[in-house]
Amino acid sequence: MGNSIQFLSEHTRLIASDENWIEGEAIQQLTHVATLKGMAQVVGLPDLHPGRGYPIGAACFSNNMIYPALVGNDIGCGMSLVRTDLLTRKVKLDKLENKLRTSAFSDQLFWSDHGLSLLQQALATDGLSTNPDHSDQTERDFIKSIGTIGGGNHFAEFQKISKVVDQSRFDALGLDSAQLYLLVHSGSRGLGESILRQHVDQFGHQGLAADSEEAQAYMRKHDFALRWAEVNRSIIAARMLSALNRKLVDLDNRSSDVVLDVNHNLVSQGSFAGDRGWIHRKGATPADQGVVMIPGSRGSISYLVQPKACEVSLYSLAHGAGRKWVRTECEARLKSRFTRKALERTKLGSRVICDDKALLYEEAPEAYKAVDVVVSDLVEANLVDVIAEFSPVLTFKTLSSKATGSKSEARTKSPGYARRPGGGKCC
DNA sequence: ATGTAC
Repeated sequence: MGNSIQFLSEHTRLIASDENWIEGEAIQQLTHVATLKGMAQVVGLPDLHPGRGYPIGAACFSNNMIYPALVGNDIGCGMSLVRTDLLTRKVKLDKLENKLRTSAFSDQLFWSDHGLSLLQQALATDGLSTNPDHSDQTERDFIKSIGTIGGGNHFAEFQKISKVVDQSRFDALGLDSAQLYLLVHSGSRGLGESILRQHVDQFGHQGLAADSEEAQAYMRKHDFALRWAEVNRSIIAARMLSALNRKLVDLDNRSSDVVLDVNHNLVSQGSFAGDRGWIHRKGATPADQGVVMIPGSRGSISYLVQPKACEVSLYSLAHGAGRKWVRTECEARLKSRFTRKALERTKLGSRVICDDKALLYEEAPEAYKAVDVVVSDLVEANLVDVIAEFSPVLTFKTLSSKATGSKSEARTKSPGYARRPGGGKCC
């Protein structure tokens, strides 16, 4: 066991070395969570930072209570890494940026409709309700936003491989260091928000007995939001690639192109010290679902790691670098140093597409902690092995509404299939 | 992190 595991109490741990600065408010939130009724174990991960009342970068194990507020509004938020058939050495940044600015994220209705059919397939596989007309009103209301990235820390980022650390694992995953990859970070958008709000309106922040009807009703919506978020990331990847005229993501057989797709905001059944219970993860990546990506800010590398499932961390890992500055302070702190144009480039030579000025500042690399410290803390705690490092090429956040076109335009244009070259397997 | 209201 490494020395980056700090015991705050018998039931509360923080996985962070002395080099990793963690905000006091986040620790307070963490220790508060440990006092909730039925809470048995609480772990802060190396990217721990304060959230709205509850910590981000934390995993919490309860024996028989479910706390929707611990999962937060973005149920099913996660990371998906897909391979592309683009060669890194052939990428022309100007051309890549132009293509994405011109044609990414138009045709929303076409793509959300495609997402709906994917969602129905996924639900059928799970044995869940497959007909949206017979499901919850909330679920129907948000179908139209499927395939949208959203705001905050969400992104779709093209990445190149900058270093292979574990060649045999790298090869076993079928990875190719000459190829370009796409990392998608998004969640369940307004759907998850609505599910949490319904719960909070009815029950406040108190938890639900796991065996109650109310908990089961929440879990049904929660599970739906997980599938929705997974499909959302697939559609985001598909439309990014479609904008580049590539037949890349095999949507009907995700396994062939999807290297990983792992949610980090969720509650699921698990066990600790032989007891069954519920692991709540908020900005905490599961360590028992294969390889995962731990991204830094848009100006730093991301780490592909092999988790070592470990009870001391509640089978969980950091989900990223973690914020250093609150959003509201970023523009004031950075505007004298960086113009908007300057923020559209990074030290690693990558581009940023973000037409939202406030968001451009809020997500500046300076606003985030160093991801290498986060990852080295995980390595030191014997929780991961690093497989490879990925470097950003272009980070896509959001286009102005002018660039994406009006709703009527999206309705009349028929995209996708017609525009795609050579048929092929891409949807 | 979100959709909506201002």
